[in-house]
Amino acid sequence: MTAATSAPADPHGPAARPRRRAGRPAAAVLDQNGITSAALQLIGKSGYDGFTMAALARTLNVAPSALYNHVSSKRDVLVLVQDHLTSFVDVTAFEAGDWEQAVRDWAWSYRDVFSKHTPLIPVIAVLPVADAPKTLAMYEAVSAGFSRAGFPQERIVPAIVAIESFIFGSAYDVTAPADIFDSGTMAASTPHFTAAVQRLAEEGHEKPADVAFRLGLEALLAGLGALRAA
Amino acid sequence: MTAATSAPADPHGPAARPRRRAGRPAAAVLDQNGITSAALQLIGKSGYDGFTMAALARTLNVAPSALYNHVSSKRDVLVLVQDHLTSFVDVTAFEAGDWEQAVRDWAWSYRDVFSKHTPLIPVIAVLPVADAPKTLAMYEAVSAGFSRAGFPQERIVPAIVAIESFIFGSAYDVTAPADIFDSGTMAASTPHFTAAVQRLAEEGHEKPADVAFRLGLEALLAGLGALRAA
DNA sequence: ACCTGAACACCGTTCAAGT
DNA sequence: ACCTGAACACCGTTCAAGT
Repeated sequence: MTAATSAPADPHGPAARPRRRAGRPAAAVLDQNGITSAALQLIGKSGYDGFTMAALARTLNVAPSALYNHVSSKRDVLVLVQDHLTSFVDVTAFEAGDWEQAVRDWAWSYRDVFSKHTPLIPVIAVLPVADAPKTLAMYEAVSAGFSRAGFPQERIVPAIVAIESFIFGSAYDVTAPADIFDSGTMAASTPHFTAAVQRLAEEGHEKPADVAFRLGLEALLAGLGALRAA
Repeated sequence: MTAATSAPADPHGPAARPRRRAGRPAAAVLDQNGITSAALQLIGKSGYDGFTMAALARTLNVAPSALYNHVSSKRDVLVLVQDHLTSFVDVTAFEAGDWEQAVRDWAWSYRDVFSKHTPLIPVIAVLPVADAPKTLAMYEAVSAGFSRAGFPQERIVPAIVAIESFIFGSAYDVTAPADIFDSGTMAASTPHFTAAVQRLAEEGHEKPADVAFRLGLEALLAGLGALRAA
């Protein structure tokens, strides 16, 4: 410590804007849209570790407790973020007609969006669609595409769920470290696995997560495509 | 408050065994195996919400800080639990010969084990195999089965990763609430999706998560099986 | 080396008080 | 209705002191 002034140090620059005084402001300063975009921005800058209710409040220049007038919990904020991100998933190709290519476009973009947001996956995976309007809109577009492609009605939801499950798991795989399959000192006792890892590494142009995703997705397309009547 | 004694109330019964006094005990009271099985038991009783380092220490009758002589973090405990659980995944059928049936047995048991432990999925999905010996042993058994079934070496790891990604996503799906696909007030604006959900519900014998898992797994088996040379 | 006990630096959330 | 500020009931983790 050298030459500290008597004023407490402000780690966020020369002067955080002074907060308003207590009491209801003339116009509300917060709403769900503002909270959602501030959350998305904060997550982008600080990651999910840095995403706390206190940090979110700071970027919005309010007290943490003010957030609870607009959301009921931190999980609620994550739901808003999740639904917003879903609008970036590409479902446009389902209108065009080629079912296989539509699923490809959808699945790759879906994985790419959420591979940067894996902490949301436990939230999405069990969230009632009624709580996420944009997510519901995505399902409508995808279901319509499956229906037009000739899928029997009772197989449409299971097929979508199956592909989605594959996408969620694959989104985690994107974030795996490069050495995830390094057997280390155990290599000698795992000859088949070690050999397979070795042979994959020798190919080694594309990212392993992309190779696995393409392989699984094309297998699902082939297997599920057989269900179509059209 | 009625008739409180001067002694502080003990919420855990008449008398928690008195702790030992400070200083190194004659024999160590903790080890990784004991921590792992206590953790598994605690998770079974209190769920992952109730699984805290303090609660874990209490079941082991030690101070929370004592745990850090044997593990470096809470995540470390989760890794130990994850690896232990993996030994309950059934890989025995890979020795028998029928590749399709072996993958079925493996995948269903893998999903069933971790559907009760979804908070471990973010841990498993990115954990280097070198840090989890039982998990590595599972990969060895599975790789050997794929190899014997005639898979080209460089496709074995991607195929396993793809199936595993599907399993992880499907494990979450098992925990989804029954009303997850209820469109609520939006039903009118999502006709294709709502109709598909309706038709699935009319079938309605098997659990939706099981229907989706079977459909996806069989599609993967069909699609991936085509890669075999044998 | 391996315990205890106290302390640290956080969390998310609640709630009275203010306008 | 919608803010502030203080408080609550926790967290995981560190570390000096003890044997």
